[in-house]
Amino acid sequence: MQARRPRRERKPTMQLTKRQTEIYHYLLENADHFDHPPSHDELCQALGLSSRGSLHKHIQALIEAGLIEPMDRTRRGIRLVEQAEPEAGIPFLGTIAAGRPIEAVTQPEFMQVPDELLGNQPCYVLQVRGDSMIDAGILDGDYVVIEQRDSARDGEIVVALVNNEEATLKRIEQHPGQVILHPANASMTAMTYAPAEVQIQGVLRGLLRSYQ
Amino acid sequence: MQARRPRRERKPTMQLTKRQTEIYHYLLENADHFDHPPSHDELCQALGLSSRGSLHKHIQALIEAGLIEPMDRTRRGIRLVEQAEPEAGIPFLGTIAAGRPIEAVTQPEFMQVPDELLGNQPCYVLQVRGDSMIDAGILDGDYVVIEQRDSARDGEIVVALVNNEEATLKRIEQHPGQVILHPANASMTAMTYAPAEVQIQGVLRGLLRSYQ
DNA sequence: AGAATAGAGAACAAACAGAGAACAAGCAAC
DNA sequence: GTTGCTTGTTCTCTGTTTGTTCTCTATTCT
Repeated sequence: MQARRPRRERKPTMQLTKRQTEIYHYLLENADHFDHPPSHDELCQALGLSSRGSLHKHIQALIEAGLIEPMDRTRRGIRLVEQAEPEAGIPFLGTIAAGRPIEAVTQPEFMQVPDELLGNQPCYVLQVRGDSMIDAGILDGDYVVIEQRDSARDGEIVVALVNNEEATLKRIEQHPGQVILHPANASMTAMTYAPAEVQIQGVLRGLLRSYQ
Repeated sequence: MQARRPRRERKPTMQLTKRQTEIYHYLLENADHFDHPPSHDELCQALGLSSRGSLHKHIQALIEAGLIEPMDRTRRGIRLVEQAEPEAGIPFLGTIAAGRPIEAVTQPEFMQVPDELLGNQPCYVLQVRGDSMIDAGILDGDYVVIEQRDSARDGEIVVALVNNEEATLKRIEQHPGQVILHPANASMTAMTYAPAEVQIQGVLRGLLRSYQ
């Protein structure tokens, strides 16, 4: 048995009444206590109601607010289930190409990433465009797992925002008064900047590649 | 060395009813108590049912949900076997180093791998030792996701067992009468074998690297 | 007063759960 | 072989559970 992660509260698309939010919070907090989706009767008992019909109105409101989902359309003994959090994994934010801003995807997707590739800080995924890090084994099309941080140690590979416009993936070397960003490509040269010009957005923690 | 069957669907396509989850949990918890897969009658007795027909419907639902699987083809005294798939992810089997057999870990761990890196066949994970594929961006210490197959197309990177003793990760090129295994390292040379000498154990589908 | 909210309770159809019978195939013993 | 027994499967039938819909009542707020 694996521990479930706590359910996150979602914003309703409509205004909820007091009792509805009460019930919603109850569902959030007790989601783990039900290994099978609770029936209306069970919920009534847990909530101190004696009429399924009363509960049903609230459930219906929560469904319309997009907070819970009824069992699949074929209502075979319909119970209800809270909206499975679509946020399994960490967000895939877009592509990073040397010399251009990060190109964000409109709809952030989520990728399931092994724990071994995650850091302590929040992480996100970018897809690499270009060959600037090819000598470090980072190829065009690879996915990189970035741990969100604003500082790095020398030698780490970072996502750096240069002059607030260019985002690149480079190995960093920091000295008093200057920051050097090293590509890993024999045909490219390192660039030196003033510390104020370079903003670290994250540090490389993992890499994923698909050969499909 | 065999990998578990692929997780065809991450979530059971059908939601289970209350009784079905009850039975499924019973099977999970009492799997050890049956040296032979239990018959329907035995299960009925254990579950307090008096009709095989009733049980059969539940069993069928669990099979369709992919949680258990019936005994193989010839159903002589068909019993059922649970799939033992509480483990998420795919197995990490050991390390592969050019010129040596795969060094298996004693206790196979499981790694959570994004679906994008999985193939249709069962997959497993190996850790790469050595630099033989460094020019293809596969570094020492990387984890490779291997799809279990016994044949490959030219140009694919495969886990090949040579003369039943050496396992290597190489790019394959097949001709009538000879098989060439190409390393991706300028300081190494390709090797040519007779087809009978080379046994393909899987094809590279994904790569994971940790910078921790 | 009127509207919104909250609950109780009755009634209904569909889904669910179980019992039991019947059948075909596998297995064991003779 | 044949005869029993077991086992999985399919079927019908019955009772229960459950989501849904409905009406009616009570409370609160503007």
